[in-house]
Amino acid sequence: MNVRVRFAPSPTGFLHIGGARTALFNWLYARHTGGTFILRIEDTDTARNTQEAVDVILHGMRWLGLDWDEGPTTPDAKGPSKGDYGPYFQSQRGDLYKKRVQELKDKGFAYDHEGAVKFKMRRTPILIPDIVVGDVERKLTDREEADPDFVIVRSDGQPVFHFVNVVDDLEMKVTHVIRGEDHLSNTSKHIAMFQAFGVEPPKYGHIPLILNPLDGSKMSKRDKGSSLKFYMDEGFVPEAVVNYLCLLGWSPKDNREKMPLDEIVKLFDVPNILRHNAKFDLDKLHWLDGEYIREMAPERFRELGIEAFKHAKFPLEQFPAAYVAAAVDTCRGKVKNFGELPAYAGFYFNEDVTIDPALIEKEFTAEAKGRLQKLRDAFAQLTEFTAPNLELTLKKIAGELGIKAGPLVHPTRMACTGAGAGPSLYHLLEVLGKDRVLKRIDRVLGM
RNA sequence: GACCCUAUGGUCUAGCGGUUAGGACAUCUCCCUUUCACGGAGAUAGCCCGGGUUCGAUUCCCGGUAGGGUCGCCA
Repeated sequence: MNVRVRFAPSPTGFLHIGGARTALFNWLYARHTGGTFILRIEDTDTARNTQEAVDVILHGMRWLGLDWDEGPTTPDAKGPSKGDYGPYFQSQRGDLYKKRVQELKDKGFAYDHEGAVKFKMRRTPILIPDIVVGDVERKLTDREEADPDFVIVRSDGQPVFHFVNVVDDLEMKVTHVIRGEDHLSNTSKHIAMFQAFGVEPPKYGHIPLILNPLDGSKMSKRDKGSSLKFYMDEGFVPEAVVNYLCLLGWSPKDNREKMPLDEIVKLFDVPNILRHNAKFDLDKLHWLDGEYIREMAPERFRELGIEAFKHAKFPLEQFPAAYVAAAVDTCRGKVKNFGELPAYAGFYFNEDVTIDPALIEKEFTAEAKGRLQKLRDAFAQLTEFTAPNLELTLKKIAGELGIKAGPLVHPTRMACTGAGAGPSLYHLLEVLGKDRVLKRIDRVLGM
């Protein structure tokens, strides 16, 4: 059987991190089985659906690297798409739904009620053969017991989610529905409708939810990090986010954490998806992100680093390209996340280094200033302002003063960067260049 | 209220009847080092509770408890 799976988000203007993981698991399963991955836009709520909102989804998917075999190619609902089962926007499938509603009515499974159309739901328990959770027997709740039927077409003529979702899965020949566990209870409705249509339902697999780490409830729009945009803006590497998401609810079972996607595609399968919810651990993502950044090709690091500074509104265009590149290069292997970069190395592009007054008191005592003056004069003598020369000079001065390098290194770093930590001092000095370095040292000496 | 899912350190997980309960993140200590980061060595910390089944339960069954989800003319 050729596997056909889909991701069917609603364009609300943001892509939920849990939705991204659902998309990822569907994509993994499609790639693992050599099947087809469909992207379908569930834009039945016309009021809040815009092209921008659709674009957020398409961007997010592309950023994650989740390519779809069928679905829209532009955010325009009436625009082009790929695949033989379109349109892939529900807003364009109205006629189809009308036909299907009529079919249910003809078969006696649907009826008009106060201007709406309701589905005649089975009153007996429904077996959901879930490929992740196992067999689930869903009984009616007390409220459903009172009125088991549910609306499939609103009184304004718009069909509702449960109905269009089923019709589309049916029409698009979806074989496996992998979705969040929040849908498990509703699956009985969907199965009942498939049965009403006289069609075998797809196989369902309900994956655990991603919980917010604070109170352990379902990640909601308000929670920090619930939107994929957060990770895009904060400068996370997409491969790291994808890798982390894979580890939330799935495991290679051999203690590996960081692993290439193609390896995951090979190992991933629905039966070994975990069944319990997981809290999102931003610290671990940070760590993974750092791993990816550290092993990144130098050119890519430079490119993403420059992007991060630009994102933070640093006027990079005012500096020579070679200077910018050299500055970013000194940060390789130092940060776990590109979002940290502007704070970490902003001193390269900020001529007025701000130093905490309390630290000035502490670091720049009269004694320290005397030493720094000596070092400054030695630096001024240098004709080749290079890292090795700078190191040699600093150590020489330290020797003459009868002290270790540390007491000289710290004030120098503080004077030039305003921070107690940062890139390698000697390399950072070389990049800043003699003029800047002397100017910055002079500045604190005059304080 | 009803229905459904779940339960290994703070977090993500390995385990599938007999293990000194393994790994990772985080935390702490030490080493390396121009700072930080990396790397290396170590430490703290876990099988929700109660019954069964069994020679033996973290593992299987039942009950409880706890957490999560669902019962919309939202998706």
